[in-house]
Amino acid sequence: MKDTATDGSAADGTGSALGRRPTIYDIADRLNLNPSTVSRALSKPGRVNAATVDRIRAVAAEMGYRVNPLARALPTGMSGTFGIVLPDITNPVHFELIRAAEHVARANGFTIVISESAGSAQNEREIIEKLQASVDGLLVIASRLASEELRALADVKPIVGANHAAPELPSVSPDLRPGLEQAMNHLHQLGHKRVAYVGASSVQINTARWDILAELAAERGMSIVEITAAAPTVQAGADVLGRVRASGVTAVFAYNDLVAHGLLRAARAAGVPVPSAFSVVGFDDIFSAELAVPSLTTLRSPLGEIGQRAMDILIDPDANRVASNTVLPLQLVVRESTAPPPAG
Amino acid sequence: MKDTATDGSAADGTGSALGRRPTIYDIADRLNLNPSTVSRALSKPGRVNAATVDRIRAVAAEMGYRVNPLARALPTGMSGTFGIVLPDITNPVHFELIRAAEHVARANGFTIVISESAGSAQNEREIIEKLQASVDGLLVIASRLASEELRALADVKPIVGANHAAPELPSVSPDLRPGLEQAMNHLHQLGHKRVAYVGASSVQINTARWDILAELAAERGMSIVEITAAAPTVQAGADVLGRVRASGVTAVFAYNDLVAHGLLRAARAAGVPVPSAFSVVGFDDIFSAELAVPSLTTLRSPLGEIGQRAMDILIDPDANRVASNTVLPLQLVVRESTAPPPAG
DNA sequence: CTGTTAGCGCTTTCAT
DNA sequence: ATGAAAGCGCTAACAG
Repeated sequence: MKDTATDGSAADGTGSALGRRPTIYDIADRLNLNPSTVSRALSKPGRVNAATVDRIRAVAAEMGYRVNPLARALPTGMSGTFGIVLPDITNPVHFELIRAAEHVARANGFTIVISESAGSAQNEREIIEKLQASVDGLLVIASRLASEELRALADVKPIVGANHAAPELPSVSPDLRPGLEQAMNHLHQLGHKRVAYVGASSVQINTARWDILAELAAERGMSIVEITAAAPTVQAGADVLGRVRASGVTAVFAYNDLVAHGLLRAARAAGVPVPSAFSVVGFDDIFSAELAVPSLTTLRSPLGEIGQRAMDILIDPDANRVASNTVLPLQLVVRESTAPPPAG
Repeated sequence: MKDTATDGSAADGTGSALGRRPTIYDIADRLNLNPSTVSRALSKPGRVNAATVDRIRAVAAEMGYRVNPLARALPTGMSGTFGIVLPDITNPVHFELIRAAEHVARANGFTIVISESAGSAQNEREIIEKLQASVDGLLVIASRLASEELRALADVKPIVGANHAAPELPSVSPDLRPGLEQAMNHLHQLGHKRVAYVGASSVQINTARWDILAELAAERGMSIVEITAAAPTVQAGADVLGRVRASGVTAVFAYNDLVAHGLLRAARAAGVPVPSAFSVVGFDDIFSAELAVPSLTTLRSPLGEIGQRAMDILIDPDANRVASNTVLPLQLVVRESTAPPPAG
């Protein structure tokens, strides 16, 4: 039972058209080399005769060879893929972040897989566990999981948190306090005394914002109330206008620009003038913030840089070793949605 | 030291805590079974004694076993993953589409990997070729590649086109002509005679729109000119205001809502009133279309349904066999950015 | 520098 | 219904 070749190159000729993706065996056969030589030549040249490498490369190109990442991942345990887990892929807040992360990843030869948790902790857990088998690490955005749980999961494959502080693991997030301080000062200087925070859920990032805002308000002798929107969406923001008006506040911090947009839209529909009736400060500075009327005063978040830095950490094992919690500055962008409180 | 434990019960005993993900071998060992039996029990029960299946399931759960998708993919050639390739992940136009596709995929137990081509045909080609090794099929959105080339690539793994017609392969896209006809009629009825189309590049979808618009205009005795924006972005739309004004048209079709937004913003900045100076019709109805002032009249694209149907085709080999080019209706949403032309 | 030999974790004939 | 053995495509010692 001597049949040369693993499966016999096609018929006669050079064995060009095999009806499947060529493998390193096909290249090896063609050159009368051992597959392992081909493997080395292709992945770590330098450990192979230069001339041989050239011949192998040539044939590989000619046959249209492409390494099978799955097959490579099995023995090495490295897939060349990173996962991004986030609550909602349609939230514009994450676009810049994802794209920046994706860029860095691709520039380093990695692929990105994205999965949406729909904002459920249970989903998030399952996604992470499933993904861990096929990725080299995970970027978790705005996690719903407790920091300790993430840490435990990170024993399997590295995890870095993005856009939310995760004390127990490496993370990159905005520096909340100074940013919120700018915003609070802005409102204070305009003369506001009674403000509201329209939060969006009870996730870590939300309570962190509230805690800081409450402190800052107290320091300035301002009152602050929390009003909870059902979700971090335009609609949920619009739905909460009634409660904002009822509270009698003259300014509101919105959980993010989407919520702020909702508020603006509802106010406009109701004939309530912003900012003369009340001021609105958003969060993130998504692309549509300056499109709104009035355009949105908002805390710009360095989303792109967050994504980039987070991916850097994931890629570089050294940086990764340090459980560093990088924080990046927020910047207050003053536009039209804030003004002095109504005279009354 | 008997702590029941949820995951891999610690301590000694049954040899639970191996320092790695458990494999089917570990389960088999524990039960004195053959790995192949475990494999069958887990993937295709029914071919295994029900009681045995239960025992295996129990132990698997107890050990925290999760199948390794990579290892499974190697012998089967099926990875349980679909790829989505698109020009720009930050373009809101694609959010709904991606999310819907992602939903369908996950509901069927598949994972999605997303890769950005940055709008370059070369990148797109490379990404597709690379991805094909590790996915079961590809969803290509707004491709820059010629339809024939895509067809050739589809020999390796199924490809379906989304949001752009691809005559040579299955695709799901909006039904351009009736949609544009609604929009053109709207403008015609308002009294417009001279319109412009602000296109964004020379991709298939752009020229398709132009061709139809040109026809429709001619049929109605209207004049139409094409003005090309540098990219399908807000900025590029803003940059083109001068040329729109110079052309003397009273209404413009924008390539998409982003471009329309740019036009609106630039007009506002320049003190040119819309819609009294000229009307604007967008395309897609992205979430910010109704946030703008004036809110945008636009052709709503059934993005979610496109994503869903496209993924359905990818998942179902039967539907896939038919090289069906599904088209879905567009819907004109009339808002504030269109009005009768200026009296002059 | 290159060939040999295992083996990654799982599926899949082929036996039994 | 279960076991035995081979193999997916690639890498990784370990020889030579």
